[in-house]
Amino acid sequence: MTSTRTSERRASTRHAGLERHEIIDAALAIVTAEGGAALTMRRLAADLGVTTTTIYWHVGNREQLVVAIVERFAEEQSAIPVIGRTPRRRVLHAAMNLWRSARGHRNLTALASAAGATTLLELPLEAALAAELGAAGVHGERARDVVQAVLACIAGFLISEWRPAEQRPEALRPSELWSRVDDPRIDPSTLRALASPADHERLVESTLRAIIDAAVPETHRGTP
Amino acid sequence: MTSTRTSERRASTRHAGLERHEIIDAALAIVTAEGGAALTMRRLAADLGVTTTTIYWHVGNREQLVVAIVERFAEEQSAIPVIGRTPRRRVLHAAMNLWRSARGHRNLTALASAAGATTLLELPLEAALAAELGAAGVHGERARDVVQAVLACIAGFLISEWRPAEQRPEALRPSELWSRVDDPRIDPSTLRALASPADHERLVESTLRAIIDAAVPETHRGTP
DNA sequence: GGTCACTCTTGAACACTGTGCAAGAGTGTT
DNA sequence: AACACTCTTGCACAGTGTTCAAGAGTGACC
Repeated sequence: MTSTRTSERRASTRHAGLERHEIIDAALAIVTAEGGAALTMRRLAADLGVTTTTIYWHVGNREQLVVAIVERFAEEQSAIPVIGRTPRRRVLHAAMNLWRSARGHRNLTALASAAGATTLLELPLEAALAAELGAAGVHGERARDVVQAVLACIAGFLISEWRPAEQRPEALRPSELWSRVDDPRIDPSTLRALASPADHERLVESTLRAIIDAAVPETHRGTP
Repeated sequence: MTSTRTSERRASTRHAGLERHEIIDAALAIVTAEGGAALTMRRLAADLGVTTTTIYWHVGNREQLVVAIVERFAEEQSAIPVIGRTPRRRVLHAAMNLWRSARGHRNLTALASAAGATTLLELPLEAALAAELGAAGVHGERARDVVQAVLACIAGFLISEWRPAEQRPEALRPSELWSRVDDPRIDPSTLRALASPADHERLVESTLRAIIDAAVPETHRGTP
């Protein structure tokens, strides 16, 4: 990865050994491969064979760097087709696209979330969801509410995966905590289930479906 | 806040000027007042009139300190009564209790979340939710799924409040981003709505209701 | 060719963060 | 008085983001 920068390229105006987009690319590579915590200014500079000051000159700030990374990634992301026969199913599919995208690029999503840039990252997919909602007859504030509820759910399920139970101290694992609970109000089978992990993939889908079904009217044949 | 520690108290065994619980209390105070980022070892030590090394001797670690804080807070939190006439409503109320609690102590919740200790923080309220689900006839894995879905939703709505749009750079605000979108598939009223903030309180409730209604059977009179 | 202006790069610092180590105070027991 | 044990300290280290004055390198102008 380390390509010690001699005077290879000097482009367009003046002497320019390093260009902004090279920095963004290198940073994006670090994030996707090793997560946002690995993205330090010194590390990034070292990967580019450059001093941190140079990074600052080009990018300004770590926060601005993160935004630039997210922006860059969002640009390159191609649209994901929405499939499904009924409007409801298409809405659900659009929502699941958001989930799959966020989960597929979890490192970047985590970073964007910390920077408050999730909307920037997922705007096209959110727009697709809004569009499907419109096709299903949901508009205005009701559509907005569904979008936000879907986003919240996805975000919530995501962060529950950021620190998987296995790599927490034992005393913090839900399995451990629930196995100690002895509550007469709660059925033993429920306690057992709470102590064991759920099938996330399926759970996300059924949760999103619940949200969507509550807001999107049943398909009635007459709809054009 | 700074009470320079002379040799005031020396309790129980040997000479003990500072006790573990004092540290936890001081740390908890910092977190609730100023957030998890303000909880640095030096700051905490200064508040107690002590060196950081002392903190380490008593607590071991920052991570362990955080866990201790969460544990301490959870112990002191009193049970919240669940009200509602029908089982469904009681389940919803228990879920909303979780939301209100998490939101009420957002700084602590954020810290616990970063440490992967949310379950430790909210276990009693989660148990209450599980109990109400049982009373509504939902047991085992289905109950677990509802609990997890509710938790995910709450977590998601919470993090969307951690960095309110007003204090982000303008280019990241949903209002700004959506106002630039010009998508013919999306109704103008929807676009307008997406650019303006939602009523979170109401949205959380309706989302949780959707999840619960989908999983909890309608109340039928005959239930004992 | 020499000078100027502008763009980019550097090295060295600053103020923070969490953490570890060796040394020492303070107290109870022998 | 001597020892053991608990607690506390000062100092250091490695790492973080960030800034500042200084300097290289290149194009344009005289």
